[in-house]
Amino acid sequence: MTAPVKKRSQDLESLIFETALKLFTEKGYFNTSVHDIQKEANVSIGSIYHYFKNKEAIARAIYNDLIVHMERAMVEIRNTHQTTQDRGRAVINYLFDLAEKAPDKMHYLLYATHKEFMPEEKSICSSAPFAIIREMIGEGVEKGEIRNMDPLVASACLIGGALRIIRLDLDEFLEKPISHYLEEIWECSWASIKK
Amino acid sequence: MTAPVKKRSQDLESLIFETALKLFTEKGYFNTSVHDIQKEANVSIGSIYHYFKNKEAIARAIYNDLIVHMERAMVEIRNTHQTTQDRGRAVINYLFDLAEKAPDKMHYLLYATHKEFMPEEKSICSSAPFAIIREMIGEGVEKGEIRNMDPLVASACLIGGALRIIRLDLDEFLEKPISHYLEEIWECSWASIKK
DNA sequence: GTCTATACTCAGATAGAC
DNA sequence: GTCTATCTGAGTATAGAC
Repeated sequence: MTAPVKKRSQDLESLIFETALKLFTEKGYFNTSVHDIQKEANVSIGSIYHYFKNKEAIARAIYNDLIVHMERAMVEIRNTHQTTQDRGRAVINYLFDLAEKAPDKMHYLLYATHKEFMPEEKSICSSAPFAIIREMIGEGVEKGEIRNMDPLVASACLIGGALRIIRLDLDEFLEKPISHYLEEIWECSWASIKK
Repeated sequence: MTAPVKKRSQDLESLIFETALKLFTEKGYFNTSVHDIQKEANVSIGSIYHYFKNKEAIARAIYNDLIVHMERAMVEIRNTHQTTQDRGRAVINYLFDLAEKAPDKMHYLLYATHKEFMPEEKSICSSAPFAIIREMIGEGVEKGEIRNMDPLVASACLIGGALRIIRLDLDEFLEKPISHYLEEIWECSWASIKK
C-alpha cells in the first residue's frame, strides 16, 4: 500500500515491481507465479515476500501506482487547459502517449480484470482519474461547449474510440504505430460530442 | 469444438456449458475450478470431463458459441439494411440488446482476456463479426456516407462509445438500465463518423 | 454415460539460517 | 535484508466401478 510512486531505481522492491508488471502484462496475473517473478528478477522468494505481503499486494501496488499517475496527469490537464476541447484533446493525447511509451501500463489499465484478483477493489470506472474526466465533461456541458447530454455518456464517447484503437494496438492488430491514428481519432471523438 | 450452438435444454453438456459461463463471468476463469462447476451444476466431475477435454475446452466452446452467434447477427444486419447509418444503428442496437438480455455473454466478450486461457486463439478483434463491421464501414466510406477515413478508426469510433457504456453497465456503475442510454450513444457514435 | 475416489503437480506462503 | 528449504492446500485430470 506504501506504493513505490517515489523512485524506481536499483532497489529490490522496484525491481520486483517492474518485473511483475512485465510478466502480468505478458502472461496475465494468474499465469504468473511468484516463482516466475523470482526467476525473471533474479531475486529470492524471500525477498519478494519481504517487500510484499502476498502476490495480490504486488498487483495492488501496480494498480495504485498507475491510478495515482493518471490522476496527477488529469489534474495537470485540468489546470493547464481551459476549454473542454483543449482538455479533451489533452486527455486523448495522454492516453495515446501512455499506450506508446508504457504499453505495459496501458495493458494493465485496459485488460486487467482487476476484480478477479483484487476482490474488494472498486471498479476502475469509479477511480479518481476517470471521475475527473467526467467532471471536466460536465463543466463543458454547463458552459455549452458540448451538447447537452449525460456527462457519463459524453465521456464514454470521448474516450471510447481512443481506448478501442489502443486495444487494437495492444493486440498488435494495427499496421502503423499508434500515433498515426491520433488525429483521426481525435476528430471523431470531438465530433461526437461538440455542439 | 462441436459446440452446442444447437439446443440448450436439459442435457448435461448444455448444463455444464451454461454453468461455466455463469461462473466464469461471476468469478473469472481462473477463480473458477472444475470442482466449482461440478458443485454448481450438480453433476459429477467425470461428466464434465466426458463432454469436455479439459477446462480450457469449456472456455473455448463458450467463446466459439458467442462468436458464431455474433457473426450470424452481423450477416443478418448487412442483409437487411442498406445504408451505413441503418447498419450502424443496428449494430449498436444489437450490442445493447446483448448487454441487457445476456449480460453474461457480453461480459465474456468484453472482459475475458482470452489469450490468457486460450493461448493459441487469435485476438478477438480479428474475429469474423468484427471484421464484418469493418467491411460495412469500408463500404460506407466508398459510398460517401461517412467521412473519408481509415475504416479501422471509423469502426472503433462507431462502437467505442457503446462498448464503454456497456462496460460501465456491467460494472454496475450506471443508475439507469442500459437501454436508457441507447439514443444518446447512437447520436454520438453516428456524429463521430457521418459526413 | 455417470459416478466416486484418488493420483499428481504446482502454486502460494512460511520458517529460519546467514 | 536476503537467502534456501520446505510445508500445505488446491486444482487438474485420470482410473475404473456401476
